[in-house]
Amino acid sequence: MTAVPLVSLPESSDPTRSPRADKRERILDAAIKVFARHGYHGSRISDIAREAGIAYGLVYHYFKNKEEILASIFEQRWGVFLEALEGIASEETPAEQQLFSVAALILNAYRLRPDWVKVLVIEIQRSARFAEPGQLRAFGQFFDVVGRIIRRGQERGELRGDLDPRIACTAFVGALELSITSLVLRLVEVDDAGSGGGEYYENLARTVVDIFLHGLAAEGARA
Amino acid sequence: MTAVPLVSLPESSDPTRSPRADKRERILDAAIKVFARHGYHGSRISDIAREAGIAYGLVYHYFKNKEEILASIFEQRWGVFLEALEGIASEETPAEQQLFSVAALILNAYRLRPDWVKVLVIEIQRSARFAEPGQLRAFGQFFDVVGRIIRRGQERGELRGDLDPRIACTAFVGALELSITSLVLRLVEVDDAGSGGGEYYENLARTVVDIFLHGLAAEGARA
Amino acid sequence: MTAVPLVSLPESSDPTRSPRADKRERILDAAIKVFARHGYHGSRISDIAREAGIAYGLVYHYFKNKEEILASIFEQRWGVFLEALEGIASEETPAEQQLFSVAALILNAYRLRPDWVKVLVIEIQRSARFAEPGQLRAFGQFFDVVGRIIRRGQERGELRGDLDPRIACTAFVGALELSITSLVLRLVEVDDAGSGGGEYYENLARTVVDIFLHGLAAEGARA
Amino acid sequence: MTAVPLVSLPESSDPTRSPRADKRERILDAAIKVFARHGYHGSRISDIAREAGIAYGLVYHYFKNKEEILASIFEQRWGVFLEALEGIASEETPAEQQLFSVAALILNAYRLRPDWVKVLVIEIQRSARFAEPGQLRAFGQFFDVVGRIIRRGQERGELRGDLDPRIACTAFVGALELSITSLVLRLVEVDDAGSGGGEYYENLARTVVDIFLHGLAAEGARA
DNA sequence: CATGAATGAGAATTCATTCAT
DNA sequence: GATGAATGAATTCTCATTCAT
Repeated sequence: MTAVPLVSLPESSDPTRSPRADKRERILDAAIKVFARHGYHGSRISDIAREAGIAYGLVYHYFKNKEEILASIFEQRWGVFLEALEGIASEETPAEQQLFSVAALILNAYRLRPDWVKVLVIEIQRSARFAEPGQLRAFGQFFDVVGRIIRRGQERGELRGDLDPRIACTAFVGALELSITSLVLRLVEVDDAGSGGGEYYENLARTVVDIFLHGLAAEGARA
Repeated sequence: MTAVPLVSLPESSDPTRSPRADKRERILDAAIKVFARHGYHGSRISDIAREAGIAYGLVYHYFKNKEEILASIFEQRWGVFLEALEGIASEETPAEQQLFSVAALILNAYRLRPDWVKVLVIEIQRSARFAEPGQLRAFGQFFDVVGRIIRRGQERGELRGDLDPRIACTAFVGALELSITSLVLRLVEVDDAGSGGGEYYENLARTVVDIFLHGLAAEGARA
Repeated sequence: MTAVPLVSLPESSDPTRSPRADKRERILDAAIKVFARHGYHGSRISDIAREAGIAYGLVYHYFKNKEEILASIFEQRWGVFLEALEGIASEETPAEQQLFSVAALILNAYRLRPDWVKVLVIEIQRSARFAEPGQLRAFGQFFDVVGRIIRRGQERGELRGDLDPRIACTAFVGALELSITSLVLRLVEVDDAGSGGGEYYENLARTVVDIFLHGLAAEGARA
Repeated sequence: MTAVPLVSLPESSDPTRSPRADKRERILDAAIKVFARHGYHGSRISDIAREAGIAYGLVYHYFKNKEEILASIFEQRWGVFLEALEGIASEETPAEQQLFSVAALILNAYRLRPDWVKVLVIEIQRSARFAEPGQLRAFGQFFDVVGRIIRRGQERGELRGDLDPRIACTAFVGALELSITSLVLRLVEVDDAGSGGGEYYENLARTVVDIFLHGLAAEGARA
């Protein structure tokens, strides 16, 4: 199996950026951490500032208010993620390979930046701004891309054509999503913590894709 | 296929209960609605009271404080759900049938009481009390039960034995979960809105179980 | 000269009012005092609350925010004042008598409730709401009424017809206004403080009306 | 009638001044504008800086703090005004002529620099420093000078001696003051806006002095 | 001189919780 | 029980002032 395409997920500031953009970024990084821990409403600006190592008043030099911080997180992080996803979808590889890449992308994003994913998934959908069409459409794009992969696989005869691709899409993403959530929430024990979780995630991606493609039923059980 | 075991999900108050228990229940119902909409931290006691149609001071006759409301929600609603789940697991039916029952249980719970599920899944894990072992164990119980169904299926040779049952379990539940979330968030268009969504949910459950058991890959594609 | 019509200027709460209205009134009374002393922007909600003898949080039970307090002051106090003014204008007495009544009304209002006048005149015109047509119109009404008195006097031949009634109106009111301001600011010494200032104000009203009607020029000096 | 002595009211910087004094002046000009619009407390240093077209940090090179800006405004602007007033009072012309000159001075000051007058009259009296004897005395000087003109006119027999000169003084100034305020607030319609308001102000000064000296009462109406 | 990032005291506002009625 | 007035701690947000560049 080919190398898994990884998203580049910069956290520390890029030295080529302007100092202003850099500080903005530091605040966003801090905000993501704090929001992931306590939720948007449960987080105080002062928590974010402390996490970023700055005075809280400074936050207001860079962001109009708390809500704008959340919106900025969404715009920046989601874009990074969606771009990587589009890259996978545009490859000319079999559906199975593409789905594995998507799984790896999602799992790696969650493994490397669990806070990003938590905030993107949980907080944003509850914010007032999320009601705006722009944001919802952004989420929809995600399903569009995965749905496109599945539909193309159906057209090529690689995937069963008798199943609704939209359901297949959400089932696939949901399987990945909860797999990682349960890891994050420690509902499942991971043994190889020493390896940074990498092996477990590798196995997880393979297993989920395997189940998703070939089913959990024993050989010859297909109805 | 046998009848789907449904959880009884009472919302309006049971007339056999004491007036006190009745009022308590009304507050919990209201709190679930409000928490689901704005999150725990984003909800005010006065919002809950207004939703329940009572004065906000009265809330404190029935609950010590805001946090206790959340804890009560968890205890009551989760218990109802887990009990139904145990019922399914203890049946002596094939794994496929059991998994379909679980899917129907979860989907129906989400369909009929989406607020319950949102609060149980999103809010509780973030509350302070959730850190307490009791609550975490409760969530774990859920995975335990589904895991047990899968393991038993593997032992009986109905399900593939080469896959980690814990991963299979979370993948299965996650597939169901996001399928409904995307419905709730309107990320997916449902055509038969006229039927109250019942048909779509029926099909959804069947499709998810189908994919989960037999895979999305086209016939003969199993590696 | 007939008795001077006085405005009834209740400050202490009317016992026939509801307790709620009563408390609201107490807050408005306190706010007027504080605004008059430090200006709207220079006043803190906590100052108002302390002056009213309540916790500052309670202010927000009765008013949405600070600005609404100012608006309420305007609506209530200005109405009281304008009503008294209309009463004078509708009398069938000579212009001289009416103008004296107006002078007495304004001076008494200022003498008895200097804070009302300061806030109505100085703060309101600077508030954002004042830009709204409604408020400006309210101020305009005041000039309308006094202007009407003067015009009627001109028509009856009691007052000179060769002078712009609008200018006469503002000159008259301005004369009264600064007379009292200088008192309030202690730019002028008042001797009979013992009498509560009543005599001085009586003389002031008479003198201003005298100058305004008959001029300061010595006998026979009219050009 | 002789020429009206006008105050020279420089706004743009005097090129003979040092660059430092020039920048200081620009800040003061900006501050006056902003204070007149929103009041001292309602104005931010950054508003002043933006109005002056400089960085807000620079304000602190020229002024110790916000309050010193207000004090500087008072010292400079008030001195200019008082000097012109003294010039009028020291002339050996009839009281009527002097009063007309004073009216013209005040009206022109208001017409040309309404912001100056607003700030001098409204803000300064409320500032902490105003409580200091120096500032209060400064205001008193104004009344002293006008009072001196009136008293001299009384002594010469040009003005009635039976009226309190202090009251006459404040009434006169107040008449002028409100006449212009009502213009500024657009409470009165001015027709000749095309002429820059000059004609209206000319007429206004004449009318106010006329009323003030000869009264509004119709011929022969003096009691 | 000039700039604007950085700081943090201070004020407005919110809302959980208490309590008199 | 029921109500909503009252309290004040906690939080968001503002802005005067300082200071590194």
